[in-house]
Amino acid sequence: MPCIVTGMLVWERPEPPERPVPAPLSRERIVRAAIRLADADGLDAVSLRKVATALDARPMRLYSYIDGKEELLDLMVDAVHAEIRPSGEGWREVLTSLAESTRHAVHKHEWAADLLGGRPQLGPHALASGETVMAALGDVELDAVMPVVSAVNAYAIGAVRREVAERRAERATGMDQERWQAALGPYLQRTFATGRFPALATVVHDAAHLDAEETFRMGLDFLLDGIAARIAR
Amino acid sequence: MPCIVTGMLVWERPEPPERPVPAPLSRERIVRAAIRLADADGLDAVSLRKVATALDARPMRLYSYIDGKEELLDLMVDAVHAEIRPSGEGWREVLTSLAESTRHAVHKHEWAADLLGGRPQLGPHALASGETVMAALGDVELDAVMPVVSAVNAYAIGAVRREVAERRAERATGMDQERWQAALGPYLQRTFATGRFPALATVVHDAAHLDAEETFRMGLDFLLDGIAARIAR
DNA sequence: GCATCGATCGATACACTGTATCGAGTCATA
DNA sequence: TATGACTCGATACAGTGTATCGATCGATGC
Repeated sequence: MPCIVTGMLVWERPEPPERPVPAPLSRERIVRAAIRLADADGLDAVSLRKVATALDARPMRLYSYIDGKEELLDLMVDAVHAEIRPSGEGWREVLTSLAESTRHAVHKHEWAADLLGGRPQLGPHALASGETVMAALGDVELDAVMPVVSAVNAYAIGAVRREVAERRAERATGMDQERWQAALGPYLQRTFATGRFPALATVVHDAAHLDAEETFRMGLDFLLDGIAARIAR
Repeated sequence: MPCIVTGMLVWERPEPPERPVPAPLSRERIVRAAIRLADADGLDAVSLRKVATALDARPMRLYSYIDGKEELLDLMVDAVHAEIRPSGEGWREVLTSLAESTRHAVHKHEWAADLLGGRPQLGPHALASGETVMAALGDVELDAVMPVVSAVNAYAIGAVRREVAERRAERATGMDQERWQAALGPYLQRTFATGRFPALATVVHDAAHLDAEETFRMGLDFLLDGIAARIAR
């Protein structure tokens, strides 16, 4: 019999557009999709609608897997922690590795700079990397372990955050790193010309400019040297 | 003659509700209003609409003073930098003061933890506090100044960020600090019970728990000790 | 003194967000 | 087979940042 709506017989009617069978979902799939979006276009590009669309689903479907956007962000952060895998022998090597692998992970996922440290990290991967570090600090006096690890973490997160901030600013102005630092932006030029920040101007103009990695490493060494002094005692 | 609409004479008609003459606006007024909102209800409570309403204005009016929400946030951060006023004699005192006044400012404006370090700080107040610090490091070798100050800033920002994160978590769970730390949350209890994180569990259970201020100070001392070693050379 | 033009300002409207609500549809049971 | 409970996710809502462009107002020319 002809279709009620079109009056056409089955054979004349085109098949419906091939709707892929509702993709099976999982927390992991959702988080992966969100991370893809964030890696490509930044955290602002992560909306429940876009994530759902990427998975060929409707937004509310996600709520069976997560309890809201905040939880999705938590899961994303823990996924980054999975890439932070400190290793090495002895406290100094492990702490160095902790800081540098944090740095690498955040370089790979710049958006993580806006989330790391923003709320307590209690996900399985975060705990796992914590466990690795703690285990490697077995020969350090127990009461000193937490403050030491906290300090290294605080430094790493703060330092990486500034690195990312600068990187974004450079990208926004379209300048590469050297031109940016050399020109300091016309704004800084003018500001320093006012003479209100002489010491700052001197440092910026006359001091050697280390690259991001050297700066990071240097600060980390300061911190570890200070820790070494206490631990040795 | 009677009013066309109501048919009432002037004397019968009530005066229009006393609309205060459109409040004069300024960047400062706008930023102050935004900060009041953020202090009271967090960064999420800062919307151009709410800020405008607080100033008895309509949202688009703000666009004559700022170029978008991002700029408003930048101004808010610089306002916080106005409260970071390092002081003291000699490099160590000044750097200590820098870190601790950063900490105090962020405690007063918790939302600042989410913004500080998130983009280059080039506002007048940020530069001013930078100038103070640089000036006080006059006797430090020029090439070492930037790395040293960067490291202290990175540490302070990262450390304060975690402090705020914990404070928020405690507030969210309604627990006071001691109960939170003692109970560790039922979740951590259960997680540690699995035995997958023995070293972590040991540290959390058996190590002494310093309060936030002690922890902050201790990490800062590690860093400054390490710096002292390099500078002295 | 009046009409016209130009620029300025901010109300309206749009596209998008996270998520509460609740009706449709499904399954197990009587 | 009828009925009920339950689950799922489409719809709808309240809110966001901001582009657009019509109303308004001052200055200018006659």
